[in-house]
Amino acid sequence: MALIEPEDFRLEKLQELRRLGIDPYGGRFPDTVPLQELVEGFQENEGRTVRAAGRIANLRAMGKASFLDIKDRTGRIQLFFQLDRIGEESFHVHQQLEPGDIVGVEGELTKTRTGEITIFVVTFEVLAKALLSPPEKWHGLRDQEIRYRRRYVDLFTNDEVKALFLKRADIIRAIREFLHARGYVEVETPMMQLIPGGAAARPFATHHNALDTDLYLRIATELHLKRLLVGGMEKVFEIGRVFRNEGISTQHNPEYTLLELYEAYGDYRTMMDLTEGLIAHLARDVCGSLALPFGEAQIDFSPPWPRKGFWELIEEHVGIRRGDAKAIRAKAEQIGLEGALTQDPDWLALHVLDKCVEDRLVGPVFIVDYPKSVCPLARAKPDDPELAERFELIVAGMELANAYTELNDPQEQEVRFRMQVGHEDERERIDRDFLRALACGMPPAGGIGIGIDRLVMALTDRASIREVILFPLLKPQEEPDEKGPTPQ
RNA sequence: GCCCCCUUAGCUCAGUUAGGCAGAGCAACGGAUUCUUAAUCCGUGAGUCCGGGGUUCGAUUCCCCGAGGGGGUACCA
Repeated sequence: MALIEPEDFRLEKLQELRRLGIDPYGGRFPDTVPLQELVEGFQENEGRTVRAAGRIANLRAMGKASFLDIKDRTGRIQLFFQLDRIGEESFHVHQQLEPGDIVGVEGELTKTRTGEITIFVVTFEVLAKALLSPPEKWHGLRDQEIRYRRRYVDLFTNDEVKALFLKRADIIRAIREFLHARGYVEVETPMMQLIPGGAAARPFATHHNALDTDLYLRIATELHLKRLLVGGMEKVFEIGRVFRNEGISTQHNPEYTLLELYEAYGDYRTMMDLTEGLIAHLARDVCGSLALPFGEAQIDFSPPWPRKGFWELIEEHVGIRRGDAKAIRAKAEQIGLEGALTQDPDWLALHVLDKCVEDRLVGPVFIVDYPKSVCPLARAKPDDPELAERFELIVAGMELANAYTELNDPQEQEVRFRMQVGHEDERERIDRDFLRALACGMPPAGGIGIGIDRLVMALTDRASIREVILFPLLKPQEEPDEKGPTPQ
């Protein structure tokens, strides 16, 4: 049995095309003009013979003539098929076309009586026969599950969805250009690692057969990018996927795109300036305004952004003063934090901030100077050594970025790794080669990680991370077919 | 993990108030129509009412269990 079941009426048209000796899955169709250009450049091209290709979005048959709208990546144009113009045979072929099919046409670019820019088709080819019907033309595809599972349908049906992913691509390209213009070098570091480090998250495990070695998908790029600082690549960045084996929510996808960058001889202030500059540039020049809507709120990305102390915010929102371990424990217990009585108070404070403060902040706001014990990779503040030079950037209640003045003292780093607090399974295994790299001398540096998916959410007013990831992870719905991957 | 909500035709959705032959629009099919554009007009067909079990003379509807999805919560420095 076939894995998909085509619709009968479409199969019949497919068979009719084949009977007529026409391959319903044509090949190369050169010399087409993007549809938007045809429409916008109509003045210069009126009356010319043009070639165009696209998917049939709508079809209005009038008996001996019909109008079809086709869409390509740039726009939409109307086609006019007329019996007298193309002859009976061709007209019969054209009657096998349906919404969803992909056609290439050649004809005269002109206007209809009603003034609509239209290609009066002379010849055409069927480039792909669709065996499944596209969604309904008025409402389109609304069902969120189908939108996520069959993103290809979502994309060709819902123009605003395609526009969003084009904007995501624009944002990422603009990030690269911004960084290249400032002398950063883009690199790629291993996704498969022996020790997943640089963050505290459960990793995905895999196995290399030839080496008979367990490997983990990376949870961050930090430790490798710092090795490159040691190697003399003084301004580096990587935009890549990281993988965290944690829950799924409107703000979490198990694989997500992270920008990490490091700049030698800088610190976390350097990173704040850079972040403000970068994101303000993206808002203004890619998204059109420094003030962007997010749900009911309005986010103003005009720099400079407020910088608020970690303890300052806790005092302001929760009323607990720095160092009041008892009050922190009480609050942690009140909000039901696991380990409220046993965990390190700084670790609890971090979670209290996460629960009680962050989602109230519209931002953008930098939360600065975290307790040192919860930042094992960050350098201590010289004038207040219980705090670390770390900030998080909050926008629309989301953690968008996390940055440090990087710790470059190898002995201190080893101690900090060993003292790391938190749950057992959150603790990093110690990456000895990373310590060895630090021991070779790493320049002082500022570094930052920016969650690209959440950044795109903030810039495009989307409440769910699934809206900005082309293929978000969902539970499998169908049985994998015989040749597909088999679950362990 | 827990809580709430959703699942009816290819698509968008009604509906079964209170259990009694399953509904609309679009799409499809047949017909008319050589300038329409949400084309129009006439006609037709279309369903595992998410799955399984229970109650009942009878369940899409009520009850129980389950699946998928959405939202929330927990977890995720």
